[in-house]
Amino acid sequence: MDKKPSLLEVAKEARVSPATVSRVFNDNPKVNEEMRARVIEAAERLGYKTNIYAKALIEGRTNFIGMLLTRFEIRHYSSIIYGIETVVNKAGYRFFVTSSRYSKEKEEEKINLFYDLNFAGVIIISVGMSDSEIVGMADNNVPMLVFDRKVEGYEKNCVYFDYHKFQKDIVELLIRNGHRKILHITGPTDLQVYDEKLSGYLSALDENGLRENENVFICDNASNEMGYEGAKEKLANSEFTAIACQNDQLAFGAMCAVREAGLSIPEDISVTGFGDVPEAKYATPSLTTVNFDHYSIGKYVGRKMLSIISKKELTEKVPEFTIVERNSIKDIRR
Amino acid sequence: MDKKPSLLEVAKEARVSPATVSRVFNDNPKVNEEMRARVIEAAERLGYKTNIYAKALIEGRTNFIGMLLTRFEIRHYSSIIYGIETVVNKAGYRFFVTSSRYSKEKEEEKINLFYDLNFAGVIIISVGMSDSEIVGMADNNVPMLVFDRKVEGYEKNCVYFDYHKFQKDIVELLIRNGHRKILHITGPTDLQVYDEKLSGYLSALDENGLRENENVFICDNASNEMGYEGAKEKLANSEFTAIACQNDQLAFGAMCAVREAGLSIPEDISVTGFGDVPEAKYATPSLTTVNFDHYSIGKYVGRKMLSIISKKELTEKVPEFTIVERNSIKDIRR
DNA sequence: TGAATGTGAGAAAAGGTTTTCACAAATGTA
DNA sequence: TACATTTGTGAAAACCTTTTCTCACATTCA
Repeated sequence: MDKKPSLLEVAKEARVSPATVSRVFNDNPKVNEEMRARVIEAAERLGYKTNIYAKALIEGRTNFIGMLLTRFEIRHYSSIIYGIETVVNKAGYRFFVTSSRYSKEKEEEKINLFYDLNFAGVIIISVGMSDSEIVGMADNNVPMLVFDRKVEGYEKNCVYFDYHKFQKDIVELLIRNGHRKILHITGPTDLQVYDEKLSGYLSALDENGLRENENVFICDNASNEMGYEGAKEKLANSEFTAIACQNDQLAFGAMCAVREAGLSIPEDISVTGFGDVPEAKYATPSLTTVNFDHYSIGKYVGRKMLSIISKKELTEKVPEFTIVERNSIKDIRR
Repeated sequence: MDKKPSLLEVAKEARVSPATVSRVFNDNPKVNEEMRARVIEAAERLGYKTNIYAKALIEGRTNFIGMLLTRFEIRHYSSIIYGIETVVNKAGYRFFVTSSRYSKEKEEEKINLFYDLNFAGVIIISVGMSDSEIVGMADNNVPMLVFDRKVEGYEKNCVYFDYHKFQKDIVELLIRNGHRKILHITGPTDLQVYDEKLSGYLSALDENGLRENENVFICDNASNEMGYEGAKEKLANSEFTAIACQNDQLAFGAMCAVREAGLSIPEDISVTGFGDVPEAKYATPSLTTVNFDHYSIGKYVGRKMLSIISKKELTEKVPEFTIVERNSIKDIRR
């Protein structure tokens, strides 16, 4: 391929100064119609495209927004990403995604890369760094938004959810259905997300006088496997009529273990999940769980990022969750 | 924050020429130890980091490798991405991911963005562009690798799989288990991936004298929903003892419909999937499906990308799939 | 001793854009 | 007509790095 034409060559072709060409491409109003047309025509003829690096170099900033995930395979991220991308694209930004795979070093490395690249904004999901480390990293030219976590002293730049409330709500739904002995299967509680859900479960017990029935299995990770293992172990060593799982994967694993034990769902054991993955509706029985509209959340995050970049307050609130009642729970009051 | 220090300032601080500083940071051997130490010390003191844009501008290339996906939520992409990233990071490249959401325009737009950014290499998954359009786009300075598709006239830069063979294998497994009437639920057959699997199914029938039993449901998309709809409709209008689905999601949907019809799996109907998503093992019954090692495939794709960039042939073959036999199929010969 | 070779370092150009400043032309005001 | 204002344009500096070209000096070899 031939070398790409530069702005200078376009200027020569159109017999105007480089400054004028630059103005044309930056929608500077101070250039008259005839000139503008001549420049555009010349640029088209040459196949000119502005060199992003030269522009970034001189401007000291870009129109890139970057997002750091933990892992790509986390289902709901994808709709969130789509929501974010939709919003920021409309505002003229380009959107890139990368992942840390839960490594603190990768997190720092990737964020620094975004900084080095003068990104216009960065959205991060961090599980490796402490609150103070995040605040430390944030002290920079690049606006940062922390997703799915409330960072102490950095709340204005965080988008987070009231997991406590929603886990509590769904456990209370079980309680209203007559369940007194409820097993709770939680993800690794050193992560805020899971710890909040656990406290939601405990609040629900407390407020209904069931604290003595507390029964919790803590998993190393929130996977199908661990849900299976947890339920299996608890079935052997304790009694309960319902299992409240902190996500749908755990619930699927648990359901598998319940059946293996010769019990049926929901007749013998009720099960709830959290997240409403697509399979939840098609599981047997279909799973009662907490749904959130990931796409809307994504759009919200996008708007929040833009508001941080433009330093304008965003008054809008985070979208709420809803409980989806399906067939995995049974009312056991007679 | 303060302005970032430039190479020039480091040069001044270390009392050497900018050229020397540049040489130090580019591991040019022609600089003696004493100077090198002085430069490094000065750079550290100032917190210098080389400006990626200035470097990209002058070098006309970058150490970025980009990947274009259709959608992030496609499960197995994530392990593939991880594999690719592992390999290319080790080779000194940075890795970015973006998505097209099946839009042809987005595909072209994103690829062009990678081009504009002088990426060192681009990996694409395309469903929107025709073979010739892909070949057309490829004519450029940026090496391109097409994943999961065989593009006519561009085979050397493609990584693709023999889906025909694997779909055929698993259907033949059903046949060996005595099944004569097998429903095939396929994704949209205008996509190569699904069309190949369909032809695999048909070959299996042909070679076993079962062509007259052909029974195919074509879905608009390969989702849980469509699997459910397809199975439901076919259950009402045709007879079969097994369902071979083109992916696990379709299989889960189909299983749901089978149960709703009052039939059990695998006693009345055997079901197979394709892909082996994590849930496959924990479904009830566990799903017989085709497994591929996504991480290995990712690493292979990474190596392939590097080989294209360095213009060295890669002799290694694509990793193969394996059939995982679980409990969703039954041998119905007596 | 003189030439050839090698080594380390600086000067300066190049890469493509944006932006400030100055200036000229056109328009408006008195 | 003289002056002030507005509008459109170009020249040139700036952004930060890499790389080519020189040059000075030291070493080796005949």
